[in-house]
Amino acid sequence: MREKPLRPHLRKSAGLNASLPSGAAREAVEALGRRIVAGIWPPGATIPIEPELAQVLGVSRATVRDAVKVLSGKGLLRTARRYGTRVRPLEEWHLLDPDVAAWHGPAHPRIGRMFAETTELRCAIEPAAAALAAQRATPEQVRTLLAAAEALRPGEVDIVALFEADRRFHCTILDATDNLMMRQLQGIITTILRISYEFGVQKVDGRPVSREGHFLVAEAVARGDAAGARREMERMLDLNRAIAEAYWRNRAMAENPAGAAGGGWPGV
Amino acid sequence: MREKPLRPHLRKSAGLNASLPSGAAREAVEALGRRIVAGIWPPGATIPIEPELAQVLGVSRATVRDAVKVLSGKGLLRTARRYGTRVRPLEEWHLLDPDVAAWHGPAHPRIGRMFAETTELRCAIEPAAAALAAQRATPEQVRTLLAAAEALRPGEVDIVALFEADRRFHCTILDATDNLMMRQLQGIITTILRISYEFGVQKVDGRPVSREGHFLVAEAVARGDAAGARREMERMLDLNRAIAEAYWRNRAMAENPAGAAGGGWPGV
DNA sequence: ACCTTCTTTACGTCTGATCTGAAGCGGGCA
DNA sequence: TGCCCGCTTCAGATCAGACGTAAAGAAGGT
Repeated sequence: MREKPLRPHLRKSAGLNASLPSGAAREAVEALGRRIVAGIWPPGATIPIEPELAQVLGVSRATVRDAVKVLSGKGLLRTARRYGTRVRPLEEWHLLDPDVAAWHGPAHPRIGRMFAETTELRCAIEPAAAALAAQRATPEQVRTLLAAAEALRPGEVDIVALFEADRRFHCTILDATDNLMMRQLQGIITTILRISYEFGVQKVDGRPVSREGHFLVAEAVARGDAAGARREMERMLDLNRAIAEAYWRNRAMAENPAGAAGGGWPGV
Repeated sequence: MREKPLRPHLRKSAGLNASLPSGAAREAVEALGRRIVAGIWPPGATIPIEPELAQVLGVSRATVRDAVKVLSGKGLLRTARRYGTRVRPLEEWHLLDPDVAAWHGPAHPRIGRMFAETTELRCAIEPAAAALAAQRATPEQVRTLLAAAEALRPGEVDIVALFEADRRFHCTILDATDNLMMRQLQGIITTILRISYEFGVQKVDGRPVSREGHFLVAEAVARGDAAGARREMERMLDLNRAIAEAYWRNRAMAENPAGAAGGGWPGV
């Protein structure tokens, strides 16, 4: 068993978690995962037995078992002899897992709650990350931050480019903390950002995103001003939160004029 | 397929992530996971082929594949046809996963770094969580917090009881945020806390843990004082950080008097 | 009503075969 | 020489079928 030099053979992973490279198993995971998250089988319910799933998904029982194992690893399922395979309660789902988060489609009843809670998490993490980044960012990371802020043009029509710049900005902040734990949160932030852009949340007040806010953070990081970076990031996220709150309130009102929509924005 | 009423059949999960309930597969995951984390096979290296692993671990190839699949889900491995199964770079490991964190034994070269980075994460998360908890904690959660602070007796000799009280305090704070994303972090905080206690980090200055600090936080939460809860939690974690920093510096000096130990406390 | 078997069930594990995609080699051509 | 193309090889991916095993639920005795 000689060690081979590591040579990346998957230059462009599609952006998502590439834990299952191949086809059939990956598709089985996706299919089952989406159904579970969609609530086809509510938490606590027993899903069909393995042979039945194999038939429905058109794969062998071994592949079904692989998929179930992956989903168990994400906290969605629990298996036991004679009990079948059951959907675990929502509290145990690994919601920080990008896959699990992404399986919540735009129309999902809980998407409002997901967004609200992620925003709270970001309000806790990102200011601290910005402060650390101000102390540790490399010159290249500073350049990336400034370039990403520059690319957030208010009149930009290319929504994908906007998203990409936004994503790169926030991921670079987390990268620059040089803290592997903080970097783990890049996935969930990217996913939630993507969902936001798919929704158009970022444009609720007419302006796409806060270009100034991003610049103020980037400049504070560039001059090593930890307190300033933290403060500007806080300010930016407060704005973000206000925007999101207004958006979701409107959406809830439109769907359910009587009051708060079920599973929508919680009473924060 | 009738839905069965949910009836918890595993009242007491042993505290760890119970994704693999059974024996052989769980053991295979543990065995492989520990070896990978221990660095038997460095990142980028190809681990032995499946039949060989099956022989070494004393299980069938199917079970090995199950284990590999679980570890791929935790970001430790990547498999591909003809490439074999390789250890992924450290940056891609899911370090927030309690299992992955716990596989870093007390003597692991990276344990100092793990501890430092987790502390930074806690300094970001827990003050914000305390503020949210002050707004949302139920009376029962408040009682739990006060009881846990009460149990942190300076003269307590039962280290397990101390750990349990400390753990319950911090997990209850996260619970009280009523934020599922924040609750995801209970696992990693519990794991790191456990490692701290196993090391004796909490006693480096003669006193076990800051009982007063916990009480001040609990009382602020009890009276709904979000700003106060945040402030006291920050103060407590600063103390925690100072203690840990001193401990790790001493440990690094003891092991490598010439300077910073490899992989120990990074230049923060 | 309670406890003790006993049966049933569906996941857990094993065996062994076949399929597939990518690396590496070698031949052919400009 | 140097590049392109197809063949072989390899190791994971998938499949098929069988048996093991623990726990739920029924059956029976006290």
